[in-house]
Amino acid sequence: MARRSLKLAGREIEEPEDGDAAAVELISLSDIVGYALRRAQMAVFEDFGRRFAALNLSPAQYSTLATIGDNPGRKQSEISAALGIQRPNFVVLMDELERRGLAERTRSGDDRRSNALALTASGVELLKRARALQGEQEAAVEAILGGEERKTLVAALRKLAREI
Amino acid sequence: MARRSLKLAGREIEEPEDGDAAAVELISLSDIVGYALRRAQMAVFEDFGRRFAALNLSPAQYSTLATIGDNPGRKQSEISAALGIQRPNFVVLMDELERRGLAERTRSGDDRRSNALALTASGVELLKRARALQGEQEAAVEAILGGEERKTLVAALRKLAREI
DNA sequence: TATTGTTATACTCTATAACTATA
DNA sequence: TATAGTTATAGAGTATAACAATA
Repeated sequence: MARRSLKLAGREIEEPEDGDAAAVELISLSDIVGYALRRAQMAVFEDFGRRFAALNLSPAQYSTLATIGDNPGRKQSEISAALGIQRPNFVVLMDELERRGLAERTRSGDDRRSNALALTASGVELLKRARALQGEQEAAVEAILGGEERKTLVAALRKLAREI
Repeated sequence: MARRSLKLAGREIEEPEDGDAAAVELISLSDIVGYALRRAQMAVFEDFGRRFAALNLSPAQYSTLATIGDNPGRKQSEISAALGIQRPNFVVLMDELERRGLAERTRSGDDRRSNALALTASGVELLKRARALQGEQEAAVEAILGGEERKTLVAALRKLAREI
């Protein structure tokens, strides 16, 4: 089939042939860090969702459990700030972790405005299983990129987040 | 000030000292690709928002204009699929670009179910300015990472998005 | 006055079901 | 019967203002 001329928005262009359906070119976007970041993050988070479906943990919930585990007794506002989560949003996140018996808030004796956070025994146990799943994802990434480039990637991403 | 012991969730832990506020450790997350991706994407998109505030373009709007510009006359569903945007969401995105006179939908003569997309003259002009701004962001990234590592980063991200 | 946690709310992104017109 | 575009809607994720308790 011959290409047909088509007038769009006042300019003549070539109408793509039938069967070109899969060939839309992202040439302007293919070398842009921001766009590559978005697509990679979508893909990795979808993979995370599949792996963590059985534990019913979102990325935000997992990173919260892990950070409380690493820093027990810290104030709620310190944990949320370290994770870059707004305080009001972190409240509902903690509500859910507490409702599920994975983490606890304790009114601090030091400063009775603040909550000290900690994992419950059940939270510690779930976190252990979650870390194993996370390790599997990291291994999958390493199988794709290789160990050296995985390290380089993480370092570049951290530097970018810090300095841009 | 001496550390005080504190009982949380049934376990004795050391209460962090005053002044440790900035020292919450993300040790469990610091080597995880998914977490590094999220933080980097947030930072890069915030930077994008500042740079593109004057043009009033979101990342999705910019990538749509650029892709239509690269592939004029393509079907709406082909463009949305290439960008990984759901068709229903792409409809409202196009509604807005059309309302602002940047892009146009034309009922295809070939298959009257489909819309052929194209930029307007105004859209071409805005895209040119947007590409310049995008180039500035890419230069900023390159200033942080270096040209070689920027290339490596994009390649790794694309490979990850494709293969995970 | 300032800070911690909270509530309420809104706005953006993303996802799904169902309709219409065309094929 | 299937596809392209559309509508409506629901669910995350994220952001801001304002309040109560405490410092």
